[in-house]
Amino acid sequence: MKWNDINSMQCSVARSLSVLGDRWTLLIVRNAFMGMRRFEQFQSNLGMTRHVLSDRLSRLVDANIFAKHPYQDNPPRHEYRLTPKGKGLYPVLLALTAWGDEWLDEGQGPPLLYKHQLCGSTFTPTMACSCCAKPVRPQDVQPVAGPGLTA
Amino acid sequence: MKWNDINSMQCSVARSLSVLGDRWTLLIVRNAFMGMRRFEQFQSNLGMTRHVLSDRLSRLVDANIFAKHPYQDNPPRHEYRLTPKGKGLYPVLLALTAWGDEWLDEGQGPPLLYKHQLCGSTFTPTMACSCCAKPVRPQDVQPVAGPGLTA
DNA sequence: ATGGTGGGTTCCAAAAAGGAACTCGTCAAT
DNA sequence: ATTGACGAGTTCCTTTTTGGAACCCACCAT
Repeated sequence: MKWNDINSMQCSVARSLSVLGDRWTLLIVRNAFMGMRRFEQFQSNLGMTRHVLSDRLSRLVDANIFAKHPYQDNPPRHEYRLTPKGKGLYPVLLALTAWGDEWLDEGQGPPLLYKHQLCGSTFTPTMACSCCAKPVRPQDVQPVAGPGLTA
Repeated sequence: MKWNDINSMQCSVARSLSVLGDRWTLLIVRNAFMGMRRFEQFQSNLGMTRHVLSDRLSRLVDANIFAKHPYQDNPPRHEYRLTPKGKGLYPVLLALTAWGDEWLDEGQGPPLLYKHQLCGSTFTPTMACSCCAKPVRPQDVQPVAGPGLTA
């Protein structure tokens, strides 16, 4: 199987990874959540080659995760802003952050803490059930066929 | 910057992606959550080359996400099981699933629904604050320096 | 005219992925 | 005794993707 065939799998994880599953894409999105919008900012902060950055940004625009907003006409210049679909990736980044904080801190503790301004405390993001609000554990989840399942 | 330098960044997202951020790794982990344990199962289900699978599995063992459990001595055979660190990736997969279900269903609805056996309803996993249990939105989160920050 | 800025593109070398075949013990069937 | 299958890889070779550096182009300020 080639990578380009992954998005045809009947699995939302596979489909999501067909868009996000390369080395740089989610880092670009993370930087966008931190307020970055322009090519040069991404490039100098991430240190990736201009070549690959250019490719990833156009894929993200094609995927409707970023939208290009012109801010100047001559020469034409624009910035990349997250769309609602892009903003929907926030939980993915929170989950990655929480896992890295817990398992990859090398005994130093997390590099950043996160304060929830609604309640004032530093928090750990937790996956909760949208119905009963309890944390979701693997053993409590039972998959059932959904409307998009054809095979 | 080369990819191998990413894990030295002071950012848990970058560190997590230095382990997980390639095309196949999270798909392998997803299959492990669905009960797969053996080389041939992963290979035939994912259709990836044996070569790359072999490489990814050994990286995942090195990263302590999988552990090898022998199930036979002659010839030596073993299976790959998620460690607690690996099981800690469940929220990441839930977040990717939820995003794919919402944004990549191509009008068909999600391929699978998930039933939470504690409350009996099909649910959407939601990132909640560990303190006040409200959903976490980007605009409510304020990062503050943590113990692992040195620069 | 010189240098800087912003957002790229081009070229080439190095690394990674894809594909198919091959290995190595062991068991089971012919 | 030979053949074939199983399971977990490894080897070899080709194609694709990255990394790195240089170059381009329209404008602006000195």
